Amino acid sequence: MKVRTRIAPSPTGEDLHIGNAYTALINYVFAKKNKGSFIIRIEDTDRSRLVEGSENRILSSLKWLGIHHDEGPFRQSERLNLYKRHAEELVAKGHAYYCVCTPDRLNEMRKKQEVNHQPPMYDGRCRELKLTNGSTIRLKVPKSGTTTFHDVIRGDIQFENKLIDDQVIIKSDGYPTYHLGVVVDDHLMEISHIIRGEEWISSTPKHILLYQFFGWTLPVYAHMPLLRNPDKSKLSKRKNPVWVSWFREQGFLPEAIRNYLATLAWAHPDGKEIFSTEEMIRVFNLESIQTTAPVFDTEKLKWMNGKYLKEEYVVEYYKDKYSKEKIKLIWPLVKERMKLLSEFESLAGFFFIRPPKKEIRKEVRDALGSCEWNHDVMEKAIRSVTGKEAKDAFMELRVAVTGKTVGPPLLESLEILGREETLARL
RNA sequence: GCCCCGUUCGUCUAGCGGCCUAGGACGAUACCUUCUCAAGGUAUAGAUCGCCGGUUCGAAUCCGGCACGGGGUACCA
Repeated sequence: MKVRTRIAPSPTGEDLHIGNAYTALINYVFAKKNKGSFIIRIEDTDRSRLVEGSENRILSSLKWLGIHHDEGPFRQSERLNLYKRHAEELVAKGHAYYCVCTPDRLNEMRKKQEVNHQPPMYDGRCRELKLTNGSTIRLKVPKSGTTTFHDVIRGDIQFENKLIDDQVIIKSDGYPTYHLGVVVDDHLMEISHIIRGEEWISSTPKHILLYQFFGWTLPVYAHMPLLRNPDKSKLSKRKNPVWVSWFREQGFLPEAIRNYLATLAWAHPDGKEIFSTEEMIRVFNLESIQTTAPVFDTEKLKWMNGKYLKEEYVVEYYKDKYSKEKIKLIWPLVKERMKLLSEFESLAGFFFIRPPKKEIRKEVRDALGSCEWNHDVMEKAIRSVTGKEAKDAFMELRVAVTGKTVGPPLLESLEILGREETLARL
């Protein structure tokens, strides 16, 4: 069997959610590991929540992340008649039915159920009516028995049918709901492995039922743990940065993000922390994914990002602001302590901030100008100007020059940039 | 409420019945190095493996119950 995986984002947010990037990575890696294909499908069936430009941003973020698809993007909104036809087939087979209940009636029904402490479920008013038309189509879920499925990373999971609602599968606007959409598309696109977030576990029995009603063979299921906020709730934009574009703007690198994501709920068999996606593909296996939902730790991502920073990235990031030559000169001074691309300027502040005290600068320059450069001379010069011991003098000079308490060492800059260049900057 | 999933240092994790007086990483702290800040090096603190029972000669590892956390319960995905 050919391995085919997919990611199916909804264009209902600003951008690609980091949690989606996470499942995308796993789907991608698993497909590559098995010489299969990774497909992208846009699930744009909720017309009311559609966000303008979202799809494009999701696609470009995925591309930026280096998670490339082999097929797609397919759009569900372009395949409407497919879902309709399949839903009607289900009605004909007696596994689905038309429903004419209005949203108002449904709301009232639920309110009543709540006061009576009953589970909020469709009461089945249209279930046995055998209508030949209606505003929606509902799945006719068996009233007894159980539906079981096997999850590669969690084992067997069982649900009682009587607790599964008669889910709407075609909405009144003619669009399918998620449940019909995924099943029809995953089957037609021959998706072999469905790797998605654990938020879908409880709707999986509905999907299993659908596969059975259609007479299709089941895909393999694997439900990934959800990424969490530090307070352990599901990772959300309210409490954390979640859009991939944010990470990009902050100066995080795609390979660092992929590496970090890889270490969540999965560990390199050799215990490595830093490894490439290519290497991950080599040693990955789905079964070893952890079931516990990890907290997303931006601090650790930052540390990892520092490991991946390279000169050419900085040049590229600041190409509209500073010349390549200038960045190449400064890079050696800041590379050790830099973790994010966006930190470059503040760390190299010495070179970008105009010194506040002109008198001191001039005096130091005069003193320095008369002799050869070296450590001792530097100290002496500073001492002669400030009248302080070397350590304090350096400190003072640094503060005088930069106006702040951070910055690269002055001497280093002299050695690297040379006297003329440094004097020019002073 | 009901259903489902989960529970090893603050965080990410290793661990698949004896090698565990539980290992690594991030973060924290201290010291060394040092021209500042970092980086690097070396240490230190931090987990009675959620709790209670059971199986076993032996349990973080297997089983049951409970507690706690999370997810779901829509004509949202």
